[in-house]
Amino acid sequence: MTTHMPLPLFTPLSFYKCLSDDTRLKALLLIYLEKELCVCDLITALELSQPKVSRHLADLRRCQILCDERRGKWVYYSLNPKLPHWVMSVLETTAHNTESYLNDCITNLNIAKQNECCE
Amino acid sequence: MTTHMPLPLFTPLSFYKCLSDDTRLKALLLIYLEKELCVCDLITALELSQPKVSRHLADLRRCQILCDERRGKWVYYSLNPKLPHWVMSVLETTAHNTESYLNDCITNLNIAKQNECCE
DNA sequence: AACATATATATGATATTTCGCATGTTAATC
DNA sequence: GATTAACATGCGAAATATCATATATATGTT
Repeated sequence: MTTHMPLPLFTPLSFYKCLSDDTRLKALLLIYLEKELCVCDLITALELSQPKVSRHLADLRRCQILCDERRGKWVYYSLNPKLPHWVMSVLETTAHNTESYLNDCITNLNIAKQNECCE
Repeated sequence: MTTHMPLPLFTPLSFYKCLSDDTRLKALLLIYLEKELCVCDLITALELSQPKVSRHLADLRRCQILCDERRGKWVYYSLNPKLPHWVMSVLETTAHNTESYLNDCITNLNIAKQNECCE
């Protein structure tokens, strides 16, 4: 997936390649459910190292699925609002039907949000 | 993707790994649109070698997305009727919104069906 | 300006996928 | 029962993806 091409066009194939890794799939679904998340929340939710999370988020950014926005020390990731409708539909369907797959990381995310990370 | 495991559980991740290859994605969408296709039709539609098509179909079979059925000399592939609804929904959404991605292989498929291949 | 925190990226090692080619299997036909 | 057609699979090589570790950058704080 980590193809460092200059012009990463969005295609059905590039979209599904993004979903073909555990870290990316979970991060993307969590961001879909939460509207936006900062990197530190994702690190806690996914129980993974910072560089690993960061690299996969960069992949999702490169193929134009996610947007990033820095606010102070934190970088927030959210869905690219220009995504085709069918892509949003696929994400919605998936997010709402994979509860057991997302269970643990949602639990971790809620704990993370109590123990203030950002701010 | 070609993990030769004995018990290939169906998970969101394994599903999306199946869609992360050009050959598998196109084959799967064509089978969705046509209900069933034999291997020789897919070889023509995708303009690929027989072993390549066959191996990717085997992957899709192993992760329980496709079923195969031999009828005479030909083997027909179709969607596993036991697939979760959300998976069918994702396939439907994708198949109906990726026309330009599927354009060429649908053209090839129609030509193939005229020049009788099976039967 | 020095420092701490949050995040990104470069690099080389490792693991996983994909591929082409050769060969195996199954079923129909002669 | 030999042959052919359709399909499947084994295997090593090549391409890709992933990872951990180290380092770089950006922001806010003192």
